[in-house]
Amino acid sequence: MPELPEVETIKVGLQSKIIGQFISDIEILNPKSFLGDSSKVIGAKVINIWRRGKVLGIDLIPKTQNPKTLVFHLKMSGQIIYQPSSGSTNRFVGGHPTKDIFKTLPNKSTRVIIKFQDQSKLYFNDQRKFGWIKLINTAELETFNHGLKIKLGPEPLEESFTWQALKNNLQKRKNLPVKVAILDQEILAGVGNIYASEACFIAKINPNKKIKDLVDREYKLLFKGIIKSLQSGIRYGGSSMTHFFDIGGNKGYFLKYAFVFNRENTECKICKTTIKKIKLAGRGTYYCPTCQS
DNA sequence: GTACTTGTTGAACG
DNA sequence: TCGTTCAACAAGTA
Repeated sequence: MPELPEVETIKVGLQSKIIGQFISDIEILNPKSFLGDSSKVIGAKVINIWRRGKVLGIDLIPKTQNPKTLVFHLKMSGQIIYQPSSGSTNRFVGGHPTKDIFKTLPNKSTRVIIKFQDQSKLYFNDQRKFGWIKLINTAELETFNHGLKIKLGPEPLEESFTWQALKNNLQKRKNLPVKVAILDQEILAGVGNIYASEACFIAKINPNKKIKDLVDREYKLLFKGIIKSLQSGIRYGGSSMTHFFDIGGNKGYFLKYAFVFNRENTECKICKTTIKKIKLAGRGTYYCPTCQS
């Protein structure tokens, strides 16, 4: 489930690899995965790569068209693999962890292949076909809310984001449980189901506690919990995506480092209490009944 | 075979 | 209209 830290890692990884490159072809294996006319950016030069929330953008300068941007959303099973030109085996893999990332590409999950003039390729894999790539005019990015229907909230890792800003935005969702509220991309951008549970744990706040019952001390703790969980996600996924896997290419890093996510009926890493799982707004939510009382 | 999982959208409530 | 819940999407796992 690629969230902010995974997309950030992809951004950083791709920056050193494809900026300055020219697109030679785009092969679309699943039409629903690519929205827009890909022929408009054949020959275009990659000039910038950015992230906003869970959205990844690749800015392009085409030969004859206005500046364009490829906007990616990986949803829950999207994966990006950069395959350097022949001779090199150094693959860069980001996003949803699967077992087959070191095998032959394209594979059965490959939806789009972006090819560059130096023969290297960028594979967009997406097991469940929820993700997409949208081609839009760079000038229209803000109007189209980066390809989403809603206007994204603030970036949690930017310096301008403060605990007061978090509090102000959360006040719009007074009756919602904390964990559900921080999942809302209009409140803040980039937190998904994994980091929402983790942030509540680090903040020592029960995920089911209502926003209206929070006091300033808890807003500050929640703020720190969000930042810390996201930063540790970036740290463990940071240098190379191979860190997402064990030797057999199996487990995602979050299973290893998470305090509570997916750890139902196991011991809390802090106090040994059994981790509980509940459902909030239809989503699995994990917490420690002792640490987060 | 059935239930469950994920992020986001849009329908359907009171 | 607003706030909130729920189904839908797809495909794999338990």
